[in-house]
Order: sequence, then structure tokens, then C-alpha cells
Amino acid sequence: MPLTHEEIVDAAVDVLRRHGLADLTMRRLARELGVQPGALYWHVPNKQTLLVRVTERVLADVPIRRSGHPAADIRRLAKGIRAAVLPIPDGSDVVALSYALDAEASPVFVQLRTLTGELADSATTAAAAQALVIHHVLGSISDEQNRRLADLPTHGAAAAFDRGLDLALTALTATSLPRSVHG
Amino acid sequence: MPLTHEEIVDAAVDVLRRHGLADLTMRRLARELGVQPGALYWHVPNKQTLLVRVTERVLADVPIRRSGHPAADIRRLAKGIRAAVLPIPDGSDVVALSYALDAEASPVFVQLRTLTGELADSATTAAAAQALVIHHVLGSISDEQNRRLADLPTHGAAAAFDRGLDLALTALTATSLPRSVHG
DNA sequence: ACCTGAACACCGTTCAAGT
DNA sequence: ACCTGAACACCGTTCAAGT
Repeated sequence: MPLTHEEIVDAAVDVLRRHGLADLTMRRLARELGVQPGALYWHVPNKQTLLVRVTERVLADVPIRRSGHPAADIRRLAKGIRAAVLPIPDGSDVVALSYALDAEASPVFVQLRTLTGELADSATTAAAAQALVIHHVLGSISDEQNRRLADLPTHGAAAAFDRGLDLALTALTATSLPRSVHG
Repeated sequence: MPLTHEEIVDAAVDVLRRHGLADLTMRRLARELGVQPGALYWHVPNKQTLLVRVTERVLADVPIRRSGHPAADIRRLAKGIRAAVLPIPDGSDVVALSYALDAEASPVFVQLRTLTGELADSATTAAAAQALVIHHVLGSISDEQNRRLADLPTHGAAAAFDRGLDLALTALTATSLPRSVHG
């Protein structure tokens, strides 16, 4: 049976999960799948696009629920992203790259945009808040993964993550009265 | 005259500034300097370390002044980093990598840590605020550079950057009364 | 339609040997 | 002390040719 697009993304996620981004090469992937490197290029245009597909897959399990309380939903979403990406070596780099290439690459990104929009008093504030949260989430994960790589302690990481999230959300709900349960 | 450490870093910054990270290879650098690739390894242990030196050089021109008003100083510092890194292709990636490898790689990082410490009501808040600001700064620059690469508009970038900075600082000065002019 | 084989133009790093 | 030459073990991508 012929190689499928799905199989390639599966194998890519697997290599990333087990060995990190440095080992996630097109050649390595081909070896893992028992084909020649060139075969991959019949199914995938290039490595960058493949990494975006990997991001979609990794973020696909993050639950997107709505409670009517945007701040609480943002908090849950941010924690969900962290939980999904943290166990994957270099996961934050891959997700950041995909977010940069395509800000609609995952429903998770879109949902975050919607939620900050409901909480902010203006469109510019909403955009700034969305960016602040995304940068906090991906930056925190990146720092934590790098600390792990360098064998530095990460005991307070989860609490620090929450504290940073609080700071960002405090500012949002302070500058504007929450319009909360309106959607 | 023999090759010097300085010359190598200079050439590296130059290649980065003109061609970006993808073209900043040890072999390309050697070619540019008229030596064999192996020659570089007598002066520099590896590429990662060289990139940290590049970051030091890039951030060296960011002015570190103190006014007695930490929030204003943080704002100025953040804008200084943005001004220094934005004109350099992939500059945010290189700086983020260096920050991850060594959070004391530049006096700029250290100064930011000090300033958030003065504004926060606790050590954990200080650490969270430092991280939030750094992630905002590097994340914003990265987004802006990527948008430029993809020929997307970046007209509101400076304002969005300031707005995000305000959000982070508003939260800091709201949760705690500024102890401000105490250092 | 799907893949192989082979090439093109590269990488970072090491190290004996030269001067 | 400082560098060359040459190697080792790789990269991403393309594409004629095969089935």
C-alpha cells in the first residue's frame, strides 16, 4: 500500500516526540518509513509545511470549550496548550514557527483571538492581549524546555506560568470592565 | 596577521545583518574571512557559542540608564531592545536562543531583571514579570520579522508593541503599589 | 500514480599534518 | 600558535527514469 500524507505526519510527530527537532529530518523520516527521501516530496511540498501539519496534530487534542467567562476560558486554553506542547522536545519552536507562518494554523489560535476580543475594550487592545498571551505561553514553554535540556531546575515553572498568565489577564480586566457573558 | 575572535564575531554579525540566519554558516563565515572552515574552531568552540557572542554584540548598543522610575526604565529598555534587534533578520531568534542558553548573556537581560524586581511585590511576581516582558519583546519582534518576510502589512506593529508593554506594566503596578524610587 | 536512484549544492565538526 | 587539507557523517530538494 502506498505511503499516505497521514502516515508521514504521524511518523514526524513520533520522531519529534522521541528525539527532538534536530533529528526530525526529511532523510531520517524517509528511513523510518522505509522509503527514499525523494518519495516524501510526492506527498508534502517541503519541510516547513510538514512542520505546520505537525503543529496542527499536536494542538488537535487541546479542548476548546466555552463557559461564558472569557478570562477563565483563556486560562484553560493557555494551560491546555502548555500541557500538549511541554512533553514534546522543541515543541514550542515548532508551534511558534507554525504560528508565524500561519496564525490560523490551529483552531486553538483562532479561539484565543476570539476570547481576548470579548474581554478587551478595543480592537487594538484585543490584538495586543492575544499576542501577549501567545508570546507568554510559547516563551514560557521554550524556557522550561531549554532549562530541562541544560539540567537546570524547573520546580516553580508551573506556578510562574500561572502567575504570568494572571498578570496579563489582570491588566485586561483592569483596563476594561469585563463584558463577559455577552456571547 | 592571525585571525582574531573579534574579527569572527564582526563577520558573523555582518553576514546575519545582510543575509539572515540561514546563511550564517561556519563554512560561509570561513569563506568570507578567507580561511578554511576548521580554522574557526581554533578561536570558537562551536556555532552556538558564536551566536551568543553575536547577541552580546547586537545588544551592546542598547543604552542602560536609570531614572528612578522602574516602569519608565523598563519601557525604554524594551524599546531599546526592539530598535536594536528589529533591523537584523532572524535577530529575535538569535537573541532568544542566547537568552535561553544564558540568561546573563547580556547586561540588558540583567537590568530588566533588576527593574521588574523593584516594581513587583514579591520575588515570584518579579520573575513572572521579567519573563512576561522578555517573551513579549522577543515574540513581537519575531512576529514582525516573519510578517515582513511573508510580505504582510506591519503598519501597526510599533503601536501594538507599546500596547502590549502597557498591559504587562499596568498589571505590575496594579497588583502592587510601586515602591519606585528606593534604589 | 507513486517511488527509486542518483545527483546537486550544501551543512557542523574533527584532527593529523604542516608552518 | 595558528591554519590547511581532508575527511566523517550528515542535510533539503529535484528529477529523470522506472513500475
